[in-house]
Amino acid sequence: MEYNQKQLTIINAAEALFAEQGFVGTSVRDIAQKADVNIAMISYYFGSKEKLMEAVFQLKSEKIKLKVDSLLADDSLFPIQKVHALIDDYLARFCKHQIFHRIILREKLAENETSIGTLLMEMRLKNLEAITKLIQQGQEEGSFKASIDIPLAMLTMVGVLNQMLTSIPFYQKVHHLEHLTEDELSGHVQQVFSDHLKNLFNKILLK
Amino acid sequence: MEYNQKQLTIINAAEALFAEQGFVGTSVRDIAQKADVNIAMISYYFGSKEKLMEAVFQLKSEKIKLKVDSLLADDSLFPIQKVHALIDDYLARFCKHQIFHRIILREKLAENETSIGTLLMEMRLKNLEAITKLIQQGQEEGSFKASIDIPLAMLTMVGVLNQMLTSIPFYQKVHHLEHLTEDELSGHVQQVFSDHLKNLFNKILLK
DNA sequence: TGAATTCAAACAAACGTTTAATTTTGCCCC
DNA sequence: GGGGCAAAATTAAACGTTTGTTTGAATTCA
Repeated sequence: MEYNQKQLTIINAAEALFAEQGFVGTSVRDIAQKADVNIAMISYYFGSKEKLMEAVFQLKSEKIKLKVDSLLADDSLFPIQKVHALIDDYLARFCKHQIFHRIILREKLAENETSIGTLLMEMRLKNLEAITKLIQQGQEEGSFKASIDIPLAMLTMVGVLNQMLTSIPFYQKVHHLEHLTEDELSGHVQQVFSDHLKNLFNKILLK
Repeated sequence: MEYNQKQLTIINAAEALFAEQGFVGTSVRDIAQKADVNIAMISYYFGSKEKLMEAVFQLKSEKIKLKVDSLLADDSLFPIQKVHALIDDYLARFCKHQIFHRIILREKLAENETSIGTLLMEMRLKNLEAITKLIQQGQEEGSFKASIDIPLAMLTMVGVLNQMLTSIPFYQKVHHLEHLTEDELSGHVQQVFSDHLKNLFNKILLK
C-alpha cells in the first residue's frame, strides 16, 4: 500500500495519539487537529477511524521482521552473539518506536477479537518461528542447552522491554537521574537493559 | 472506606469492564447494565465515573502490600527462599486478580497525570522499599551478590508477569495446549512461570 | 472541463451527568 | 404494634456535549 504525504501525516499523528491516549481515548477531531487537516479527510482517505488504525499498524509493522532473517544467514557470528545482536535490535526498536509498541501493548490488553488482534497474533507467530531457528542453530552447534522453552524466553524478553517502556519515569526517580536530559536518560536506560538482557539470556540459553 | 453490597456490585462490574475494555472504552451504561442497577446510581454513590475508578483502585490495592512485611520478619527462611515465596505470592496475585492488574497496566500506559497515576507511583515506591529490605537481608547474610540493581530486578519480575497476562492465549497456541480446561491451563502456566522466575532470580541474586 | 481534494456544516448516535418524581427504608412517638 | 414522616434509595427521562461519519458546495489541479 502506498500513501501520499498527507496520508502519512495523518498516520503519524494518529500513531502518536493512539499510543498516548489509546484508540477509544483519541477522537478523530484530535487527529485532524494534530495533523492539521480537515476532519473529513480522515474518512475520505481511510474510510473510518478503525481503518486508520489498521493502516497505522500495517505501515509500522512492515519492517519489523527482517533483522532475524539477516542474522540467521550471517556466518561470522556465534549463536550467542546473534542473540545479543537481536536483543540490541529489539531494544533499539522499542526505544525508537516506543509509541507504536505502546499501541501494541494496549491492543494485547484489549484482547477483543479486533482486526488488529488477529494481525498481532500472526506477527508473534512469525517472530517465534524466526527466533526458533536462531536458537536451534545454537543448539546444533552445541553451545546452547538442549531443552529451552523458546516461547517462554521470547515472552521474557518482550515482557522486560514492555516493562521498560512503562517504567522509565519510575527508574529515573528511584535512581535519582533527574539531572539527565531525555536523550541521556534514554541512552542510559538502553545500556542498562541491554546488559541486563544479555546477561539474562546467557544464563537462559548457554550450557 | 466502607461500601454497601450495591456499591460493591458496581465496583466489581466496573473492575471487570475497565480491565477488558479500558476506562474510556467502558461506558457508565455498560457498568450499570452489568451490575444490574440504574444508571443514576453510579453518580449517586460515587459522584462520577472517574471517582468510581478511584474506588476500584483503592479497594483492590488495599491488601497488596502485606506479604513482604511478613516475609521480612520470618526467621525460618533463607533469604533466597523468601524471594521464592515472594515470587509465588506475586504470581498467585497476578493470576487471581488478573483483571485488576490489567487495569494497572493500562493506566501505566496512559501515563497522563491522572489521580490513579499518582496512586500507582506511590504503590511502586512502597513495594520497592519493602523488596529492597528483603534483598539487603540476603546481602548481609552473604549469599546474595553485593551489587544488585534492585529496581531493575523488580521491573524484570513485574515485566514477565505482565507479559504472562497478555500472552496466555499465545502460549497455549504454540505449545498446543488447547485440550486443557481454563483452570488446568492457568495452573500449568502458573507452574511454568514460577519455575522460570525462581530460576531467573537465583541467577540474578545469588553469588 | 472533469476528476481529485478540501472545507464548513450538519447528522444521528452515544457519552457522562442531572433532574424531579417515586418507592423503599428506618425510626420515633402514640 | 402501627401510623406518620423524613431520609435514603431508585427510577425514567432529559440534559448538554462529544462522538464518528456524511453531505454538498467550493477549490485545486491536471
